[in-house]
Amino acid sequence: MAGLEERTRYEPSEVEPRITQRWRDSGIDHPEPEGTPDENFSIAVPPPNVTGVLHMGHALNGSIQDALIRWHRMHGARAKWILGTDHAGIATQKQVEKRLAEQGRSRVELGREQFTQEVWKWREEFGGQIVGQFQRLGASLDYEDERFTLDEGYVKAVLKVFVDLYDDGLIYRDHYMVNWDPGLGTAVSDLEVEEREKTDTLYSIAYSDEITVATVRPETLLGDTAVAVHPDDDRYQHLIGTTVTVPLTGRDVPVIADEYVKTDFGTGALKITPGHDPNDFEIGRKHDLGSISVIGEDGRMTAEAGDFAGLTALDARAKVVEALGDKVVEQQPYTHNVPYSQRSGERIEPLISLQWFMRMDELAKPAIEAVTSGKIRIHPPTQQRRYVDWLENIRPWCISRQLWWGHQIPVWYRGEETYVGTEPPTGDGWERDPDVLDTWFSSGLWPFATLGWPEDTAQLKAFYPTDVLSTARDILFLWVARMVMLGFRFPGDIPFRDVYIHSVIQAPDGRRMSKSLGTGIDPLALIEGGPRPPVFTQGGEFPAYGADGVRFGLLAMSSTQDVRFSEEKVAQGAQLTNKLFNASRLILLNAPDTVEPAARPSTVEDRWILSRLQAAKAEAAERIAAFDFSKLALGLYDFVFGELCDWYLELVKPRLYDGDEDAQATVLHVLRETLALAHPVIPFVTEEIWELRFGAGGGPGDLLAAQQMPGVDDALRDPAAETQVATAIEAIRVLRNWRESIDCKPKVIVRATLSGDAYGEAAPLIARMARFEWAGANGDQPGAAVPIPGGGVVQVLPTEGVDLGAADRKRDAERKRLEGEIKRAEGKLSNEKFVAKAPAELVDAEREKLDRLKAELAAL
RNA sequence: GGGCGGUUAGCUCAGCUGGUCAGAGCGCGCGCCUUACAAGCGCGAGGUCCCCGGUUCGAGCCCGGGACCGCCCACCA
Repeated sequence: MAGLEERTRYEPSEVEPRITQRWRDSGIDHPEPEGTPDENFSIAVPPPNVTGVLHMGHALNGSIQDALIRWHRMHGARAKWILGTDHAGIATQKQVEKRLAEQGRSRVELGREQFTQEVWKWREEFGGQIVGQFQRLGASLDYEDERFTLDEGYVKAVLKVFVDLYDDGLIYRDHYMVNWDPGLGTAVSDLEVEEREKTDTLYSIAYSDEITVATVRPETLLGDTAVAVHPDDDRYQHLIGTTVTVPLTGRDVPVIADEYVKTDFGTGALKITPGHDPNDFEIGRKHDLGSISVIGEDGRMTAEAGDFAGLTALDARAKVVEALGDKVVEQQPYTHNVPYSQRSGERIEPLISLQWFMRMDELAKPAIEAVTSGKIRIHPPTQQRRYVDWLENIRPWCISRQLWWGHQIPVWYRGEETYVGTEPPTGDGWERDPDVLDTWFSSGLWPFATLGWPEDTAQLKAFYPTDVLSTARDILFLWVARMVMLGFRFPGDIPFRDVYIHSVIQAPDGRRMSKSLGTGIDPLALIEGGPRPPVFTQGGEFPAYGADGVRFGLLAMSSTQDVRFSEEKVAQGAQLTNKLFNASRLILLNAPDTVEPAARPSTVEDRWILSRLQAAKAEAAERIAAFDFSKLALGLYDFVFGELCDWYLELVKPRLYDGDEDAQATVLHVLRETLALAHPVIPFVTEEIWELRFGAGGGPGDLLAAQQMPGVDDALRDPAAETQVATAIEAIRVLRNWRESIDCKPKVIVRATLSGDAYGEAAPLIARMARFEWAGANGDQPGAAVPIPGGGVVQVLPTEGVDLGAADRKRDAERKRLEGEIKRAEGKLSNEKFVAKAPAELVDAEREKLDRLKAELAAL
């Protein structure tokens, strides 16, 4: 590594791997399971799919959670960020099946046992990649304690939950209408179904002279078991209770009355197919109709479909329409919403199937109460309503999946006997239920199963309930709500206190980031550099922004709603790291090792920066508490750039060079606290700088990550200094502006006198920063007068390089501006209503402003 | 069909309980190699705060209506 003198630029790709190693070696991310959950701090990471790779959502959520973990660790808590991955039943099985297909093999050919072995092998090979990627991001997860939703202990937890809920009557098996995914050959839950708008043909089919029905799925008429009309519909009342013959089948079915039927849609007569339509299923149950399944789980027509057996549903539709001939009295295009599987993209086939279900109403009650009572807080609160609404209308959850990869259901059958238990039954002839549980069933146990539940472990005692659960909106129901329900039911109590719902980051063009659309952006390409994907209008390569830059950028982008990805914010983060590094070089290269960091203010700028530092610390704490990560990051940027570097370091520089120990100690103190403050957001660069000066011993306890976050010291707040320096800064801006306006070269030191009593100690600072020189008038005639904030006036004396003619013109323009403002203020004050009704202090402020403007005008 | 959110500078976004709230970063223009940083520094130009009404002494901010964009929930064949 080059000496600090030579390192004029911060190089994240050189620094970050080195720092990562130090953190790993230190064991700092692995807290001992001691103390109580109240004094400890824990977060269970949303488990990424075991074969997944880090995407933008992980990177954002990782940055958020890591900021929280580091923040609380630096406040003395044992901070545990629970790590693990999800077996992700469908997704993983699909991946492995795809690879097998490429090799010309198939799941069925291998058989269940061998196939699951293949998946485990796949996991060995490609799994856990994402864990390394989290590390690259700087995530301070507990890497020594990694869990997997299919590891031994976890399986125990899952089976126990299943058996207990079965014993309590909440889990049951039933023939019920499910969302069948013909592509994957499994049932999926309601939450895995999405509606897509489609234009189909609406067929009107005459069942008799008097009854014509409308349907987009004529093939299902083969399974009709009734025709329904509205009870009050005059057109059909005489037919209620009679029968009608379903075309092509010769089957007579009853004409029933049900309020569900809309009289104003189509003909007002509805064919009822309980086997293949969720509504019809309900009506069928209500009227005791019985059902006929004409479409099978393979998406083909069953034997019940007679001549049409074996055809796909779509082919059957054409054939049925053809066979109906002139019974099809009308065809028209019809746009409606059709269910599709989110998992496979196939059109969902609603059908009746024997599946395992979980009754949710009883579990939902405490989960609703927890949120409405504020025991669990959802941020932003707008999401609370969604959560409650969903739980209040919750329906049974289909938990069985016809897959091989996952937790196999702990139920065995032998003839008419059923055995349910965490251990296999004894005796011969038992056959285990082949289905596995929905992945979200096991994920629902995440915050406590990862801590060793159902054993009464030290981990559980120390870290459950966890503190924060941070995730995106899309799994609020799928995952968060279920964790709450199961958390109450099993370990008892809430699983986490705060739920933070973060933004979804969209592609720069506003589309969803997705691999298939080609709109995804790889966080690692941003960290380490790499080609810009085509969603960017600008081509070329990303510079290596570094993990800190990416973390900062993502936090700065985040909000309570979805946001577009902004490379500029990441660049801003990288700029901040470079700025902080270089500011540190200035300080460290000029403050000898013998000087101890300490707040030893001896000038107004010292008092000012110390006061501003207290404000920065207080604001950061508020923003962490409010989950306002964008302001946390941007506030840090403003402090480091806008106050520390742009002003304080420039102001203090000469004293630093002169060996002023008070200045050196104070600057070191400010740097040290700034590093700590920034660490949760940009951990690498801060740790690196820390090591250069403050991490003396090099031991684990000497890491910045292990330090105590400095608190706010109210004794160092100094409103007077803040006002004085703020005024000076404004004055400097005005003077610089004035110089520009008269085209005065930067090198020229302008001779002038300064009048006004607001500047005090700051007067020489104004001179230096604005490149002026306060002189006695010595009989010289001032050539220009520049009023400056704070009520003072700068009288410019003849100086070589200062064009006083230009200054005159500038003065005239300024006079005009002031006259305009005075007019406006006078107008406002002559408005009787304003004077009468506006708060007195506002009116006074306006008067003061007017006086000030007049004084400025007079001074010109 | 319900519900929620958005519309502010060329771009991405801040703007708290109505009164310096018209802002930031990037981009753009001009000027500076000022001994921490040229991936830097200084200065500047850019906006009918979506539209129309209303409340108010005063409205990006509140109310009513409208337009456009996005998301969530939902069993009208």
